[in-house]
Amino acid sequence: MKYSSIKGMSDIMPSEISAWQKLESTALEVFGLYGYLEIRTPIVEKTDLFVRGIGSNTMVVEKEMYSFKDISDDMLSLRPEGTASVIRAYIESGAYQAEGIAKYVYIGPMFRRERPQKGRYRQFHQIGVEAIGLSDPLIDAEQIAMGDFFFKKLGLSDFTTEINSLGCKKCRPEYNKVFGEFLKTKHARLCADCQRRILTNPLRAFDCKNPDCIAAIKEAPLIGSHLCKECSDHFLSVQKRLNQLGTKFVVNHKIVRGLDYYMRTAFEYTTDKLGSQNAIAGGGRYDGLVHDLGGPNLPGVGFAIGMERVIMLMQASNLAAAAESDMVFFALLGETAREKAIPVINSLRQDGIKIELDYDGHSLKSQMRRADKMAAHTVVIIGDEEVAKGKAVIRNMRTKEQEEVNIGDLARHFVRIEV
RNA sequence: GUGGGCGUAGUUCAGCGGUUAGAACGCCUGGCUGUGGCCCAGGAGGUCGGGGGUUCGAAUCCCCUCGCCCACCCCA
Repeated sequence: MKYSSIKGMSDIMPSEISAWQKLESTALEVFGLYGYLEIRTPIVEKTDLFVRGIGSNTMVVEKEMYSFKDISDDMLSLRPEGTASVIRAYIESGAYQAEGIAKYVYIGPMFRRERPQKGRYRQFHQIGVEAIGLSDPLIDAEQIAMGDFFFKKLGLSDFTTEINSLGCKKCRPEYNKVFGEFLKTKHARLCADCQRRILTNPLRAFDCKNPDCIAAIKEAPLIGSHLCKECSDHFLSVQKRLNQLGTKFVVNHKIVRGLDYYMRTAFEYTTDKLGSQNAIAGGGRYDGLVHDLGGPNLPGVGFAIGMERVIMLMQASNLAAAAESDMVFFALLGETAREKAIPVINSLRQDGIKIELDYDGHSLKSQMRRADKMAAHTVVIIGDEEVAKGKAVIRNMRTKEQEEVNIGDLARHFVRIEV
């Protein structure tokens, strides 16, 4: 094979496209009910936008971005996530002047140069939402509940909604210090990775699968008991609202975010059905990000859904079935029949009827086989006998009933579908 | 970036030193000269990922290389 797709970037072929379309249309529909409007931003941005937005010492920015120098010497990057672009567009368009509050939903590909594995790809797709301009915990809760509802609306049930508070600029450093001190006392018992994490991202130690580490940090202080008054109140309020909204959730103080802009509320939707990559969506609050990117000091909260992971979960739950075919097949025998049929087919298609036909003069048997394979519900047969009479045979593939009609009357025999 | 597994027909895989490399499914043709699914018969389709080596002989053993997958890391 001379050419193949780039590692970690795969084709989505027609056989699996209906699941994607279902996912996208359900998202736009459900999030639309909550007031989210679709936004489309470029896939490429100035590298600096992501460095500022995501944080210069995050793994994503340090190692995973596809960056290149444009001819004009600008450093550009393929977007590794969607929030920074959306906030940039919000600021650049001046949308905050008109409304202040804005809710956006976006769908599209993201790029991270990681080592691919199940549920993790170099080009992957996210559906994301951002609510900008609201600091009331009600919006956190509403968004978490919306995501939960969205997955249920898709028909999924094998997932858990988990929430946490990461604290703020005031209390998180204090907690990190306490937790860091704790880890140092256990230093000798920790694996090499966790010893490194003490310096880089201590909270990651909670994710470690090493049994010794799990035992060592069993008694570790949790962020929940170290939040400042404001953060604690906010978190409790989020939980109260979630209960009010009837959304089941689990508090998990071990949820960590990989991007620097998150503070206070963090949440994930997780599943145990997808192997190692267990989060199908994740997000949180990012007060301060809009300001950091050059806009007014407005709060925000958002989350992103990993589409490939959701599709896999849909497949595992038998929710990714192909759409029913509403195709009509034209079996044409001989050149005269074809001459006669071409304008008729054209006009029927323009009336909204899906039609496939035989282009290469195969035998009727072979055309019937093809019609069956594409699950045509009706086959229109036009051969020499029919042409001579100006008629066509209409065969119902399910009942096997056939009738003969005038070619000019074909349109009347098909249900009119909206064009 | 680190580790492990695997690359044989369109697909999933068997063969793991010895004649012309197999199966299932899929595809094509015919049985049914103008009627699909089921059945039956036949057919097409493979530089055994690539390169080098060992051997009388390599898909099979060794080395290198490329690719895919899974896990770590990290994350959606």
